[in-house]
Parts: sequence; C-alpha cells; structure tokens
Amino acid sequence: MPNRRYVTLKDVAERANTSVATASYVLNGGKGRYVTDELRRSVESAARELNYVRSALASGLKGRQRGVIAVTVPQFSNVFFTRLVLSVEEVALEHGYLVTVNNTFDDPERETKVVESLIQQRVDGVILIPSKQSERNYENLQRMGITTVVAERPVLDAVYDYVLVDNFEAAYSLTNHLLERGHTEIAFFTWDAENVSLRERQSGYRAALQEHGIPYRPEYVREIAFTIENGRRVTEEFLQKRSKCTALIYGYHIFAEGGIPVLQRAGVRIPEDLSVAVIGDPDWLPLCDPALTHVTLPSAEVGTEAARMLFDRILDSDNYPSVRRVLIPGTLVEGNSVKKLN
Amino acid sequence: MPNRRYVTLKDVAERANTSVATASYVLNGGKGRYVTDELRRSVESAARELNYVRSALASGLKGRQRGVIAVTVPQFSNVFFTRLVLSVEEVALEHGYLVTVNNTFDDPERETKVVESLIQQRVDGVILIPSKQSERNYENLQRMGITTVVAERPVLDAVYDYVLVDNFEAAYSLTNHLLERGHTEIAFFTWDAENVSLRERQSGYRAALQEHGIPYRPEYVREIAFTIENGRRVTEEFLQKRSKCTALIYGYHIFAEGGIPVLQRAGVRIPEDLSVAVIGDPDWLPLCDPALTHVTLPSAEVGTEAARMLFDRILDSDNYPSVRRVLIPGTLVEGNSVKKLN
DNA sequence: CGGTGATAGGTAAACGTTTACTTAACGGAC
DNA sequence: GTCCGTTAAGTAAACGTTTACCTATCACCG
Repeated sequence: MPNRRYVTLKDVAERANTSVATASYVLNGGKGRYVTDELRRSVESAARELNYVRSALASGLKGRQRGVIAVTVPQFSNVFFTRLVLSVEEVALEHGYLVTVNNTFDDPERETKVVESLIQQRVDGVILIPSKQSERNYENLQRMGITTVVAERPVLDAVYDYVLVDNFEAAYSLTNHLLERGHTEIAFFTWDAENVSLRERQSGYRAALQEHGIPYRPEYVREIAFTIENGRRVTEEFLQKRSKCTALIYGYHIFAEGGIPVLQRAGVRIPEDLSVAVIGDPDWLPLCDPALTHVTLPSAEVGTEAARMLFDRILDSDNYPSVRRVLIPGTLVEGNSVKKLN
Repeated sequence: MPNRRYVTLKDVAERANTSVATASYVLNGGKGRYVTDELRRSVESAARELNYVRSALASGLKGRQRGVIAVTVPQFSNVFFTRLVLSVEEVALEHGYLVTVNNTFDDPERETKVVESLIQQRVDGVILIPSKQSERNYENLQRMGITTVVAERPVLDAVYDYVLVDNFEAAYSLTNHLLERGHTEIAFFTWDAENVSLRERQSGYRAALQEHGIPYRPEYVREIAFTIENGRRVTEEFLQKRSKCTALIYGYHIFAEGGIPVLQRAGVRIPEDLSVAVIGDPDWLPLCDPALTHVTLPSAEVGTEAARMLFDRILDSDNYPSVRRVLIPGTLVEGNSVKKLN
C-alpha cells in the first residue's frame, strides 16, 4: 500500500485510446480544442474508473497557477485570527482555491521558516498576519513576486496592501465612553509590540483624554507582551497598588482573559468598585457577569476584505492598481460593566 | 513586479560556471558526488546572490517527497483542535516539514473537497480529524497511498491507525465522581454524531450508573449537534422542565459555553442548587466562578502522538507495522461546582 | 477540381528538479 | 606501458502536466 504509484494522465489516455494531450484538454473542460462527444465521454469515464487525480505539482510547474493561498497566523488559539481565517477560506472556496494556514507562534524565526517554506511551495498568494519584525519576510515575498496582503496588524515602514482593524478608533471610542460617564482616572493595558498597532491604540486613548482636557498619566498605562499570563500579572499588580483608577480598559481581550478572574477572586465588584471595558469580543464574553462593555473587532470583515484584495491581484495582475489600504472600524457594545459617576 | 520569473537552478549554475547537476548536488548537501571546495563555494554564493529558492513543485515531482503534511480540522474555533494542531506542528518542525491546516467546518462536503485538494497537492501525509461520515475520504486517501492517521474522533467501521482521547473513561470517571458524592439523578448532554465517540461517552455514563445500581433514564440524556447555541437551548429546556436532577454533566465543553450563562442568568446557584461538571478544559474555564469540576482532554498529547505515528510511517514505510491504535486518558480536576449530598 | 475553413486529434517541447550514466584526468600497481 | 580506482563534473533522461504546433479529414465554395 505505501509508495503506490499515482495514476497519471498517460494511464487515462491509454485506457481511453487517445493521447495525453486530448485527455488533458478534456479534463480541463475542453477549451481550445474540438473533441467528439464519444471520445470526451471515454476519457471522462477512464479517469473516473482509474480514480485519476491531477497532480498539482506537475500542473503548477507548467501552468504557473497552483490553486493554493496561505495565511500566516501568529496564534492559533486567538479567536480573532481563527475568525479571520474562516472568512478567508470562504472567499477562497468561491474561487476554488485551497487555503493553508500556518502558525508562526508570534516568533520572527518561525515566521521566517514558514515564509521560506511558502516560497518553496510557490503558493499563489499570502495573507500575512505579521508577528513582530516581519519586514524581512514581507520583502522576501515581494521579491519572489508572490502576491501578498498584510492583515490585522501592520508591518512597520513598508509600502504594501493592507487591511487593518481601526485600532485608533477602537481605543478612542472606548476611552471616550468612559470619560463621558465621568471617569477621569482610567488605567489602560495594552500590547508592547513595537509596531503601529500599539501606537494606534495608545494614540486613541491619549486623544480621547486630551479632548476632554484630562492629563495623560504614564503610570496608568502598562505595555505588556501578548499573553493571558501577563494579563493576570498586571492585574494583580494593579490591585496591589490600590490605584486611584475608577476604570480599567483591557486594550487586548487576551489580557482580560487573565485579568478578570483575578478581579473576581479579589472580590472586586464590577462596576461598583471598578468599571471595566475591553477591546475585542472573544467567545467567552457572553459568559461574563456582568456583561462587559467592549468594542468588537471586525476580524471576519478584515479576512473577507484581505482575501478579496488578494484575489483581485492574483487573478488580474496586469492592471495592477496602486497600493490599497483599508481600515475597518469596530463597534462599541454597551454592557453593565461601566458605572456612571454622577 | 507581478509575474516575475523565479530564479532557477539553471540561473545559479550559469552564474557559477557549472552544470545544473552539480548545482543540485551542492545545494542538497553534496551527497553522492565529489565537488571541489572552490566550486562548492562558488555555487553556494551564486545561489545566495540570486536569492535562489528551490521549487518544491519541481523537486516533489521528481523526488517523491514534498515536505508537507496536512491536518484537517472540523472547527478552527475549538481550542481542542488548535491545541492538537500546535503539537503536530511542533513535531513536524523537528522533521523540517510544513504543516498545512484545513478547516472542514464539520461538513462532509467540505471535507471531501479539502481531501481532494490534498490529494491533488500530493501531500506526504494527513492527520485526519474526521467530521461525520469521513469514511469515503479516509478510503480515498488510503487508495492514493497517502499515509493517514486518524485523530481525536474515530471513523466508523474502518481499519486504520488512530489516536483518540479515551472518551469512555472521561465520561465514566466524571459520572462516578458525582455518584460517589451522592448524586443519583444526573443529566447528561452529549454530541449526536453517529460515531463511536458518542457511544463511548454515553457508554461511560451508563457503565458508571450501572455499577452503582442506578437506573439509566433516557429522559435525562440529550444528544445534540455540536454548537454553542445548542448548549444554550437544551439548558433552557432543562430549566423549564424543572427536572429532578441534582447534577448536570456537559458531555462537551462547547455545550457548557452556551449553557452556563443560561444557568447564571436564571439565578441557579452552583453548586447549591445544581452540581455541574464538564468534559473538556477550554480556555475560559479559569474564568468560571465557582471553578468547574471537569475532565481534561489531552489534545496536545493526541496531536503529538498522531504526528509521531505519521512520521514513523512516512519516513520508514518499508517495514510497515500493523495497525496502531492509541487511547489517551484525560484527568479529572476537582473544582467547587459539585455539592456533596451527605 | 483546387482552395479554404471548420473539425478532430496527435507530437513534442516546455516547466525545474533529481539522478543514473557517462567522460576525463590523475596516480599508482602490475 | 597498460589497467584500475579515485576524484571531478558534465549529459541527458526522467517526473506529470500544459500547450504550441502540426497533420488529416471533411464540406463547401468558386
């Protein structure tokens, strides 16, 4: 059973008493060639009987198109990425493409390996959800002429097609929401990545404060790496400090996942003792009591849009439009986790 | 920029003033051929300067080995599968293989498409986490001589290599735990799939009851499709019926994800009014208050074991051992969600 | 009856590798 | 001086498709 030889076009042609050329034309829908119905049927049934499956290797070698696009994902376990991937698959399936998903573990080295592998595989396109320091990898893809769209997180200082969540707006509107309800001392936990995404959320937070004439206090802001554990840790530190803050924004849902149990166990009542808001809408959100005020992140939309852009480029690379950049805003959803201060 | 021609071995050979054959030998680590150090260096630097990347298409066409394995996953959003995939990637990376992950949406048609695509791509191996009715797809892979290991869920009535969670044991030990604490009226919500997995969990539940001399009541058991929404629905129905049950087992964590918020909103106190236990250990478990008694599902271990089995077969298909089947047990973790009835 | 356009299908040259086969030079053993 | 083993590297035949190019028959027109 192992190492069985694959059925080839030649086998099919022989069984149908014709040439490989004709067999190939027939099995590709018979364009550009006249074939009698009889021969056509003969080829088709031969293929069926032999369980012929075209080799994408040989086909891709000649025909340039592989029928595969790839998505690189920093963290499989993060719903935002899985939602994004899901909607990419939706679009890809419409075009008859296979999607391969690859985990980069938010690790530049891993990402490099994955990207090298994708180049080797000569995939038709890549949707890159970058980890930190993805510039090199992005450039490599570009140099190889592999169509690439960057999604969800930006790559620093590069010219490219991208689709991003509007991070500025998300942080801005949530901060604004708290300010309007009388909060002025607002803690903000966010991601420490050295990229635009971070700056945007932070900028949104600051912009809202500024508009309301509230001073920005660096000691209220924590920048931490992207793990649940860190969310737990900084929340514990926050409690120990007995900060004057009346409100807390988890700038990444993943920090809330670690932090909220800490608050609960410490007996902090939400929103009586502390108002809490989150950027992001993970699956466990409906499990929270009280319901958390949050901004949804439109990952599915980002995925759909990124895939559309990618296929526009792949299928029609001649009239190459200039760089396209899209920002998709989230939506503020009000829960019961924010107290109104008079 | 689009449609750029790839750098080929021929380009490298020309730049190094040698033949493609020699270039190929050098870039493959130079086995089976004598090459002077000078020429070797010359080829290597030519490859570097031209940014040569071997085409996995051409290479796979000739050399039989692609360096790619695939994992088919029913639901991306389910942590159990993402954990499994993660550990598969770990093993694959050790062997220098790329892992492509494909979502089947728990839909037989999609799965068929994905599997066809994988066969077209001539992947070296597949770890199949089956959806319902995967027999045909499994058989197709087998017929094509593609090494396949089934993981996490079994395929009905087939002879194959598999690695499964010990579902019988999981349900048995959890039911037993409740019985030992005096519960006799125990509701059990489980998956309605027509496959062995279901029967196993159900069997475990029944076996435990029987051992304790408690009659099995069909009206306590609900078999439902695998969605959060269904968990919500059956929990609501359960509450409306004002069942005599003192305990409830969510036979799939995903049902608990829908059901527990229902209990909370209805003011049901856990464990005072109702004891609750879950099979599975999703990410949101630590968020629950009180801590839920549950059985962990060893997905990571399943993934590792499945990948090991796969590579054993791929790398050493000559001495083909007989079918291998592995069951991996979970662990019961006690929380505060089960009340002791004297 | 020769020319032409439509119909039908075979031949063979790519695509980029890998690898079996060949050639060639050199040094030593007989 | 011939033979052989070692070192070094080129030639060309696969691998399984796609597709450009050719050939052949037929029908119809002038």
